[in-house]
This record gives sequence, structure tokens and C-alpha cells, in this order.
Amino acid sequence: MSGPKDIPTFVKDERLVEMRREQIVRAAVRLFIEKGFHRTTTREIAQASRFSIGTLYEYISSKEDVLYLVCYDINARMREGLEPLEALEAPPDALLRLAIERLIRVVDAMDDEVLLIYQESKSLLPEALKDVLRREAEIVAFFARLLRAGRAQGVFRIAEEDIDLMAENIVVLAEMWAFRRWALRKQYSIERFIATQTRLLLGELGVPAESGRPAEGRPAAAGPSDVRSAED
Amino acid sequence: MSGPKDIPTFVKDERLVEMRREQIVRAAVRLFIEKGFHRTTTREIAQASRFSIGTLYEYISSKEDVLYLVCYDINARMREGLEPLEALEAPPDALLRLAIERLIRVVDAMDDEVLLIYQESKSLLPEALKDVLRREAEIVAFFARLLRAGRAQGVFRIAEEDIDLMAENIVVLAEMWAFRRWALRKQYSIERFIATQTRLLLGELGVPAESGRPAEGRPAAAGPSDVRSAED
Amino acid sequence: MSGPKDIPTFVKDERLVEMRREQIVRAAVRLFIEKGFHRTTTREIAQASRFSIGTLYEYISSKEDVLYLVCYDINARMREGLEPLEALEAPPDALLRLAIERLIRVVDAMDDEVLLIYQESKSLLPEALKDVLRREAEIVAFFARLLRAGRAQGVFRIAEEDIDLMAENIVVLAEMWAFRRWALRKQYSIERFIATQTRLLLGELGVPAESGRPAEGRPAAAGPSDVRSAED
Amino acid sequence: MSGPKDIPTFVKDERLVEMRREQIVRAAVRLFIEKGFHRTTTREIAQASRFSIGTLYEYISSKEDVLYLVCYDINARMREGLEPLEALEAPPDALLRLAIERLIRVVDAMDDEVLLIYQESKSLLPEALKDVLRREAEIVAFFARLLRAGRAQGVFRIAEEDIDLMAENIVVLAEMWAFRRWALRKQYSIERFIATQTRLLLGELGVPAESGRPAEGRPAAAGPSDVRSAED
DNA sequence: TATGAATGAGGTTTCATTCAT
DNA sequence: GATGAATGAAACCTCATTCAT
Repeated sequence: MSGPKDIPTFVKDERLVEMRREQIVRAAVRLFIEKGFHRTTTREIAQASRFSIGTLYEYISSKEDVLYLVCYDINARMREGLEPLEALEAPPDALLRLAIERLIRVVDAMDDEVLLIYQESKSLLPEALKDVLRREAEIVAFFARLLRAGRAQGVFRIAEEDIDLMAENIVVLAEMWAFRRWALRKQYSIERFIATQTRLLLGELGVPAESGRPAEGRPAAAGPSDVRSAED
Repeated sequence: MSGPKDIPTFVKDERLVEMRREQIVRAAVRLFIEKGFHRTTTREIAQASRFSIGTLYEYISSKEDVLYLVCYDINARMREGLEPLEALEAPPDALLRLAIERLIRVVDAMDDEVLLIYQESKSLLPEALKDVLRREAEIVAFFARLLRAGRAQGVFRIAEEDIDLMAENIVVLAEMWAFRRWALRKQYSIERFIATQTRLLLGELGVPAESGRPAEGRPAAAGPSDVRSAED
Repeated sequence: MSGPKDIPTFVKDERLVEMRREQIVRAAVRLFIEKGFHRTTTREIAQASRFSIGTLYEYISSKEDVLYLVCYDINARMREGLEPLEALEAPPDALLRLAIERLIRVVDAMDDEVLLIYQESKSLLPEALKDVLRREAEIVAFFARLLRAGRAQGVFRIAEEDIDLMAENIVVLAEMWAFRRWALRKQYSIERFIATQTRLLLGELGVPAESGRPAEGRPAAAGPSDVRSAED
Repeated sequence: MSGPKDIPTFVKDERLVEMRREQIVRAAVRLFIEKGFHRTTTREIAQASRFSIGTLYEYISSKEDVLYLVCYDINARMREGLEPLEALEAPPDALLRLAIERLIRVVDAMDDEVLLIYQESKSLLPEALKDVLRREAEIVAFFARLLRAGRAQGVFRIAEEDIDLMAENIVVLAEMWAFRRWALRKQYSIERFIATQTRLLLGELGVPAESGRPAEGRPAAAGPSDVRSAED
């Protein structure tokens, strides 16, 4: 499996398929977040998609297909959220800082969705699960590239062998904003969360903390480079 | 809800209740890991517990109760695994090092169970979920206490406000050994994982990396040392 | 598969299983005859069996199982109908005469059932179909044994190689009373049908027609032996 | 109902109707044989016919219509297979011999189709079923005519009243080559089957066996007349 | 205290047919 | 004449829970 194209449909008009599946995904994401995959019925999905159950099955061939479409879509939207970073030209440390912030903000905007992936991807059929994990891994791979680039330029102090694990760490320490929100949100603002996770991760890479958000016990110091995110 | 005691049962003999529920949990953990909560039937749970479906319902009053018992048990076993640390007397940094290693080893030994919590606790009834989260939080709280102690002694350079988040980070960076195993295990040994996560976390606390590979049962090194890891 | 014992059930009490399955078969035969296998719903079967759909599925595991039970039962009842012959002592030709008559009378009494087998056994699962055909073949084998005995005694003039085909012919020429009834019944009484098919088959075996039912163009002649069926 | 002409269609061009229906029948016979009538979907029929489901319904008005077309076609092809016999001039016994052989060869060539009729004609709508049975009966009637002619010439020794039953027997003893093939084919060649069934049937008519295939216990003797089938 | 047969609401999926284009 | 997307009743089957024994 590599994308929704591999899910069989009885409908020939590709445009229509894409459109209807978008409807399905929009409806299903909401329902799955609300009640979980197993407690959501196909009838509910059809109803929320604004067509009959029969029509639903013209576009997918099992409920698991809907889950795959949903997971695929969530992953795609997350990557879209990170896309602006690809084009960015900046020193590695600044870039990484930006990327971490961006990732956390994307996770914040899609927290329900991230949680959904953590909780329901196990219900995917094996083929689909493999595909979803591979796509997940591509987000990690993006960070691994950043790290490698920085290491090549001598900006990051990290062993080559540790790069992949570090990249996993980055993603997990961002996504926990979603799957640990019950613990985090009552005490931390997203700004503080971003600042702290960034400092933790860049600290390990031998990059001193950036100025602006002095933390107790840690002298505020101008970072070695100074690029602001496009959003600022 | 605060513990299995709050789950109603028709049986009066407390000993018996405890015994039977132990059977139930042993059977259900295995089944939930294998097939997930929703795909496991109460009939299967009864059968694997070696008694009838009727008897099962003498000791619980809904399938969700079984999930609660299972989550409770997993949490309890994890805390048991960390218990030896409570009595340990050692400098904060050594203690933390040990605690991180221990936690990761416990996660390694109970990886299926940790994953189960991540994936299925959403199906708990609200009351039960709250209880499970509270107990989860106690593991985090243990690390927060360690951090606070170290901070009080001036060994850890961390803001009071960051302590809770840092403690969450520790737990998440350990538990990811379970919920990211599909990505991690093909590349990393548990030893390397422990070493790297430890370095990352202690680095942030201003504690330089220890030499060698900390192994369980190894006497805590006194005070921070100034040796870089062999990998650097 | 070799008998209903191989159909899984959730119910442990074997007596009960047998009883309930009898109910199921009684209900299903009627329904299948009336509407055919595919047009009969499992709910109708449950209802006609006087229990809930859930209970139905405690005793079988698919609708095809019901069909198997039905086919098995029909075959068993047919063989029961022929059983009295097994004990009978008489010259081979008299025995065969009796057996043919008996078979036709059984087919007459179970004509709907015989038709059902012809029309619906194709819907059996492969394993079950094989079993049903094997049991069908045993009826044929009974006649083959009769023929072989008669041949051994020099009463039937038939090549060994033709015996199995001849036995098939006997069964088919009897069962056609069921599956060709739309053509036969408007013109023939069962008595005439029995007489004619018997003459045809015994004629081929070199046994002259029996007296009693003279046919035009054929001199009535005393048969070589003279045993009357128990029913006469 | 008397022929496909009575099945309503939205299409006016009769040529087109005939053409399309031929496509439908070709596709449907194959599918019905493969999976049975009920397990074949109209979508599959349309697809195999190389046009859309909408178009299918321009030429028929229900799935049962397709079954009727199929049964009608099978019957027509069987009769076509027997047609050469109509023109043949030969003594009745030779003619009957030929006709039986021919019928069996047609059944052999269309065994799946014959089986289909036996198994699925029950699903025809009452009107259509009546028509199919009537057409079936015409095959039987052909043999009845042969018998009557032979009787008139004094070649066959058979009572007038038995002629129709005898004709049914002929057809059934031929068609069993299809519907009992699971039992017959593992032991008999079609040649032997033809020979044996012919002998059985002609024996009953007082016609001695033909030379060529002497059967044990039965002296080989030249038949009273000697006409070879056109195929020889 | 233990059993397990019974229940039936509700799950997913199918498919003959229609009708706007 | 041809198309194929849309429909929804209805199919088969599951399973948490109860309750008489």
C-alpha cells in the first residue's frame, strides 16, 4: 500500500473519488476523535459525510480503509505544516530551532489528530499500518537531515550514530504536547513548552540557549545565529 | 475511583476476589496485548481465566472494569519495578542516572504493557481513566522529587517551574522505547538507548556525561564527573 | 467433516445441542423447501426454531452449517427408510424389487427434501459437500451390494464393471420421481411408476417381469422368486 | 411467457436487443456456472457483458430475466444439438440408438449448463419457470415421438401408456451424466456410459443389444438394424 | 459461589435497482 | 442509447450482559 490510490473503489471518476473521500475523512476524523475508531459506526460515518451507507461503500471497501484514509490525511497535513521549512535557508541551529517550534505548533493545532494516531493506528490492517509508520518515519527523517547537515558544518556536536535516535527524540518531545496534554496543559503554556523542549534538545547538541527566554540558573546569551520564523 | 476496591463484586470473600481478579488480569493483559481491548471478548477473558462467563461477572460488572484492572496492574508493576530506587541513598545525579536506567529497563520488560496503556486507556470509563492518569502521574512525580532534591542541593541547574515538564520528559523519553520500538529497535540496543537518553537529560540539567555505560546495580558514581562519553 | 459433531458450538451440553439442532433442522427444512436456501434468512430460521438469532448462533457458526445439518438429516432419514431392507432375507431379485419399491416410496414421502438436495447442495462449503456426496454414495453402494450378491448367485446377468453405473441408475430412476414430478405426476400414479421402473431395471438384469402387473405387449410371467414387500 | 420476446426492454431496435442479450447470456452463463445465480451480482453480469449496469437494465428488467434468458438459451442449444436427428431416416431402433448417443454427447458438451438448469431454474419467476419446463418437455416429447413411431412399426415392445415415462427415463439417464458426474466420471468413460445406457433402454424396449461392445453374460449379437451416427 | 444458555440490539457489508446526465 | 453514482433495505453475524439453576 502506498497511498489512498491503492484503496479500491467502484467509482470511476477520480475527481469525485477524491472529493468524496475528503468528505469521508473530514467526517471520520471528527468522529474517531470524539468516540474512537471502534465506537464509531460506519453508518455514523456515512451520515456525517452526508451520504448513504451504500455510497460510503462505493468509495472504500472496509471500515479499516476509512481509518487508513484518516491516518494518511493526518500525516499529510502534519507534513504540510512542516513544508515551509524545507525551503528555508539558515544556519543549522537556527533552522532546527525553527523546525522544533514549528513542529510543536503543528502538534498543538492537530493535537486530537496526533493522539488519534497514537491510539488507533494499531487497528490498521498490516499493510496500511506499515505505510503509515513509513510516512511517520519521514517526519523523523526530516529532522535527521537537519541534524546531519548541522553536524557536517560542525555546528552540532553529535555522533553520527546518535542522529536517528535524536531525531526520534525531537518528534516525541514535540508530540507529547498532544499525548500528555492532560498533564502538561494545566501547568505550561505552549510558549514555555516550546522554549524548554528547544533548550533541552539544542543543549544536547552543544548549542547554547538563545536569548529572549532566560531560564533560571542559565545565563541568557545570544544564540550563535539569529533567524526568526516566518510567522513572527 | 481509587483502586480495584471500588469495583463492585457480588462475592464477599475478599481473598477470593483478589485471587480471581489476579487470574482475570493475567488472562486479560495477554489477550488485550494480542488483540486489543475491543477485539477481545468477555468470553475469551473468562475462558483464559479458567472460569465461566457467569463467574467473570461475579467479580466485575463490565468489560471496562477488566480494562481498569489491567491498567491498574500494569501501573502497579511498573512502580514496583522502580521501588528499589526509593530506598537508595546516593547523590542526586547518580540517583537520577540510576532511575532513568531502571525506568527504561522496566519499560523494556513491559513494553507490550506500556503500549497497551497508550493505546487502550482511552476506553476506560471517565472515573477510571482519571485514576489511571493520576497513578501514571505518580511515576512522573517520583522523578520530579528527584529533580527537586538535586536542585535543592545545587546539583541540577533547572528552574523550579521546569521541573514538572522535565520529569514528564524523562518518563516519555523512557517510554518511547515501547511505543516507538518499531523505529528504535532495528537500530539501537537498549544499552545505547539508555546511555543516550541519560546523557540528553542530564546534559540539560547541567550534569556532564558519565564515562562508560551505566549498568543496573552499578554503584552510583559520587558527584558529577567530567568525562565525555566514548561516542563523542 | 463427518457428521454434525464437527460443527462447532458454544454450548457444552451435548443433549441440548442435539435437541436444538433438531429444532433448527425441522424449521430450516421447511423454509428451504418453501423459499430456497438463499432466500431464507437466518432470522427466519431462528424464529421458526422458536428462539432468538443469538441462540441460533450458539449452535451453528454460519448459515451454511444449517444447510449441512439439513442435508445430513435428509440423507439420514432416507437411509432410515431403507434400513428395514438390510435385515431382509430373500432371493436377490426379490430383494432388489423390494428395494426399488421402497426407495421410490421413500422418495415419494420425501420428495421436497430430495429436490432440495438436488438444488441446494451446491451451496454447501466444500468440506460439507464432500461429506454429503459421500453419504449419498452410500445409498448407491447399498444397491451395488445387492447387485453384486445377485450376480454372484448367477441371478443377475450383469458385468462387474457395470454394477456401479447400474446402481446409480437405480437411484436416479427413483429420485426422478421427486425432481421430475412436474412432468410425471400428472400422468402417472406412484404404483405404475414403481412397476415400470422396476421392470426396466430388472429387465436389464435379465430378470423377467413379475406377474401381477401385466403390461401391454409383454406376457405376464411368474418371476423366478416371489416375495412380497412388508407393506403389501 | 413464451420466449425472450416477452421480456420488456427500453430499446426499440430489435437487432440491438438480440445482440446485447446474446452478450448478456454469454457472460451470465459463465458466471452462473462459476458462482451460482444468487452469488452472481448484476454488476458482474454487466461488467462481463462489457457494458454498464445502466445499459444492462435497458435490456432486461430484473436479474431473474437474465436467468430466464440463460435457461432459454441452454435449452435452445441443447435442442440445436439434437436437431440433426430430426431429418434422419432410419429404422426406429437405429434412430433411437443414435438419439440417445447424441443426447448424451450434448449433455457431455454442456454438462455445466445442464447442471445449472437443475440447480437454478427454481429461482425463475413462476411464468418463466413454466416456460422453461415446457421447453424441457419438448426434448422429452421428441423421444416420445421416436418411441411411438417404433411402437407403431412393431419394433418397440412398449405399452402406449408407458411411452411418456420411458421418454422421461431416456432424458434423465442421459442428463445424469451431468448431474451425477462426481460419481460417474471417476469410473466410466463416456463411451461406456453411452453403451450401457443404450443397452438398458433398448433392452426394455425388446431390442437386443448391438454388436461391438459385448457385455459379460450377454452374447454379442448384431442389432436388427445397422445405421451409424453421422459423426462416425 | 459457580455455571452457561439465552438474549437481541446493533455491528459491518452487500447489491438490485433507479434516474439524472 | 449509454452511463454509472446513488440509494437503503436487508443480509449475516457478534457479543456484553443476565438470570435461572
